[in-house]
Amino acid sequence: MRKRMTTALIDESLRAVADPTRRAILRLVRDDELAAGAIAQHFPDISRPAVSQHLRVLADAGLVDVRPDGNRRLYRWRRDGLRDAAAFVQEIWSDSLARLKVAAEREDRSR
Amino acid sequence: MRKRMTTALIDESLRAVADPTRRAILRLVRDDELAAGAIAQHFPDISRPAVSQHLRVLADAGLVDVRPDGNRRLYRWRRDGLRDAAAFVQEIWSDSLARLKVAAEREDRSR
DNA sequence: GATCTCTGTAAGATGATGCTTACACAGTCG
DNA sequence: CGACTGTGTAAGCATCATCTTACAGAGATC
Repeated sequence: MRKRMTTALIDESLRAVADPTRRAILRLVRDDELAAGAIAQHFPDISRPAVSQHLRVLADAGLVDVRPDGNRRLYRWRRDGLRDAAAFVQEIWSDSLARLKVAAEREDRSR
Repeated sequence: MRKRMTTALIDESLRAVADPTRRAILRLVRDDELAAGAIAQHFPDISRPAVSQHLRVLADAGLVDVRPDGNRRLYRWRRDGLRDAAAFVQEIWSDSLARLKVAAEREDRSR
């Protein structure tokens, strides 16, 4: 059972994605499962803890999944995370007919 | 001539959209052209200047157009504003084949 | 078990954000 | 012209975001 996404949750995912570093991280873990350290290496300009904090934001927003693996923690993109954000963009961006469709799907999912 | 959207600009539009009040404003001016005051009336919980500031953020991000009309200023949604934000969402969210297509379109537009 | 590796968290500095009230100023109307 | 309307901006304030350095603790390795 999946309720309609609350404003707070869609806020969280949109806010998470509004940061360029976090968008870059999302692209990195889009197809590969990567450890926190491996991700941090892609960002030499910011410290490792900063990246760790970005990862937390992404995880809290439901945009990535985390999996412990021995010493490390592996991150991977979570497909469902962006779904409602994408739905909002479509709701605004699509033409009227498509908007009705999107709205109907949202209703559907909220049942 | 339209160059590829810079990180800063996509940031701006995504940040603008990450606020629930601004998303609500976008929905209001999605189909109707509305004056600032009329928009503010929809938000009794926050002051009129606060709404005015939100409108500025939306306008700066290119998400709405403004048009003076006598005393008032009319706001309307600007279709192009969300396009690159939508492209990002698709780039992440779509499957690999669709992602190639999106990337190709971005390339195309940047010429 | 001692040490090394990988990672998250705490604390704090700094800058951005979102709100409020007070004000300014152009346009409308008597 | 003088008052009223619609709107944006300034100043100030509280909160939040993001970064840093320092630290803690779990797991691997010797």
